[in-house]
Amino acid sequence: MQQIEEIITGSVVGAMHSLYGRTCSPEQIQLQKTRREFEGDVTLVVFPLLKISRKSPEQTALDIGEHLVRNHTEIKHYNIIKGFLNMVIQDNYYLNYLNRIIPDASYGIQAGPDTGNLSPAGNQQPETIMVEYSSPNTNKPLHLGHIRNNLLGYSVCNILRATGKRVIKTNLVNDRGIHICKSMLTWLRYGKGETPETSGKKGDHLVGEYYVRFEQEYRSQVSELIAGGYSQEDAEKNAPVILEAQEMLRKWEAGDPEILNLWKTMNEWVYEGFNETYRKLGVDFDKIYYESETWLQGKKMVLDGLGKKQFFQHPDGSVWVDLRPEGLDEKVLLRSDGTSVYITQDMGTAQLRQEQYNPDKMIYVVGNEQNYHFKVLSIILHKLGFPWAESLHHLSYGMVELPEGRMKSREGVVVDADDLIGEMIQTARDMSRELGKLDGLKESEKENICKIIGMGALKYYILKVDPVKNMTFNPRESIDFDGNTGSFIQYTYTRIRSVFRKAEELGISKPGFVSGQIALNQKEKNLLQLVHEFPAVIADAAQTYNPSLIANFTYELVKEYNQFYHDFSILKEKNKDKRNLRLLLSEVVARVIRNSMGLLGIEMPERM
RNA sequence: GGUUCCGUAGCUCAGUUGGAUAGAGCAACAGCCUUCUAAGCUGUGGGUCGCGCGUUCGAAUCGCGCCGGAAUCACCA
Repeated sequence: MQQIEEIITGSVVGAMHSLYGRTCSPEQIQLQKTRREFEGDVTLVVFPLLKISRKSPEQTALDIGEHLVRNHTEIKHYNIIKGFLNMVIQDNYYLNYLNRIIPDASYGIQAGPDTGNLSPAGNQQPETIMVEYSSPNTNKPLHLGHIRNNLLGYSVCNILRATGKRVIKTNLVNDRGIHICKSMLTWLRYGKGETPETSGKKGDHLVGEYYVRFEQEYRSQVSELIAGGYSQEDAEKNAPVILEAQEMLRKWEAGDPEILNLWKTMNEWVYEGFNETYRKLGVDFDKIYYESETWLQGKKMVLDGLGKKQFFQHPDGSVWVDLRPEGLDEKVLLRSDGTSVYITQDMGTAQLRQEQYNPDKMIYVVGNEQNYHFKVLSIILHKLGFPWAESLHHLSYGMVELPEGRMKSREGVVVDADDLIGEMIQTARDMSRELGKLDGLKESEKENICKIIGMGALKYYILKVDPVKNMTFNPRESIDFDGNTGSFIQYTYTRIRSVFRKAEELGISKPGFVSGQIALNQKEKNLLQLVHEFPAVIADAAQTYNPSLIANFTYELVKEYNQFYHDFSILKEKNKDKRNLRLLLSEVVARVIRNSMGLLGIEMPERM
């Protein structure tokens, strides 16, 4: 079924031909929502068509308006203001639309194929998209920046699947490298055998403490060396602890059993901690890659490339790629001691994924600080001649900053993910107690609702912002529960649910359809138009990988609904057709709220 | 210094395939609960859309040049 905008677009193309004998493409037809201050629902901007009509804006609009009204009963009438043709759509069109979507509980959401089925993509539809997100290092706990990453990644996956794509959610755990060795080193030196069990600390936090401790010690050694006459650079290269960490990495890569054992143990602690945080955030993955399992593949690719003279070697043995022809610099791929760097394993992981799943697109949800890295990765894979190098897309998002500037995990200046989640839920509890609306519910129910509200506020706060933009988070000002917030949206939903509970008490049953002969008031019409727009919003969000479009659309919808709710009674409406309309309209609005927020990973409580 | 991204109300953000008089929320102030949940609704004040030039019938939106901020250009990840 075509939506009215598509019908009008097609018809205007036809009109241009029959009126002026010239063809034009659908792309030249500019339709927009009529601004609130003018009468109408859909507006055609005629200026771009003047070249074809060779008439005045008013005359062109008149010609087209007449043509449209003659050919489409959906268009009631029109008016012309300057070069704008404002069309009023029949209420009947929206009522029919409402009747059509009532049976569709998952309105707007297409059922994408099961992601659990991890077979390689075949040649037939649907398109398979692999999305990497989260990608933590195992040397420290997750912070607010990771929260943004996880929420974005998870939401983008939902949105893509809602447009019928086959989506594979993947995580690349950075479980190896010099940073892990840093934590291991300090734990060996100062840990006295401390474990999550003996200390009562969450595993990722425990390991993180030793990482911070390493950095402290490293900095103090660097300062000492500088005081002893070293240059900054030499001091940083020669501080004893960093040399030890490097030695440990060499042992790790050589397969030293003692080092490997410690490494496994400490990583396990971290994974348990991460899994708890993931569970609280409500995110999950279909396939987890570990760098420790992909780096050798990457190393092999580098050596192959070296053999084929795509890369070259310095006298000290390090391997490089020359990206000067691409306007970049030379880039190291293997260190002089033979150990691999960050990009090495990303090459290996990319190839493994192609072999295993053959996705049509590979999306990396990674912060904008790595823009250069992904540019380099694409070019290298290109140089190596992989046709799928084209399918890589870096979904780059902005940093979360504190009022003082960016977070520094090396110095422990971070907003910890677990802490923040805990605070959000606590604030929800405080507020609920204050408002007293949950009195009479069981403790477990109250707790569940507060979790939904606290997490909803956090998720909405993060996801409503355009991903490309940096955002500031002020820990001293708690995240709002009023205004443009997740709570406002949840609140609107619970109001609707409450109406239906009340309806049941009053013995008012939910109708299956609405009469097509009702005159809509302005609020009802606005709401139906927004509901009508929902599928297009999802398509847009999927195309641009942008969950904030969903968030902002839903805000607009609930704002409109609250005005409607305030201005009109639903259950006390005497006219039965009108009452039915309002009931069904409310039902569909609740559904859109639930489905759209579901795309953001935000749950809806039944009451709050 | 090179490259990339960002700059809209006091604050946080919408609006950008070029369209009509640039919108919300927070904060401030003034109203609305014997009514389907006031986590709501209504109103008031608040703007050289960083600056300049250009393209255009029309620019917050496109181009160029500045200014301000961020990221990156590591044998870190």
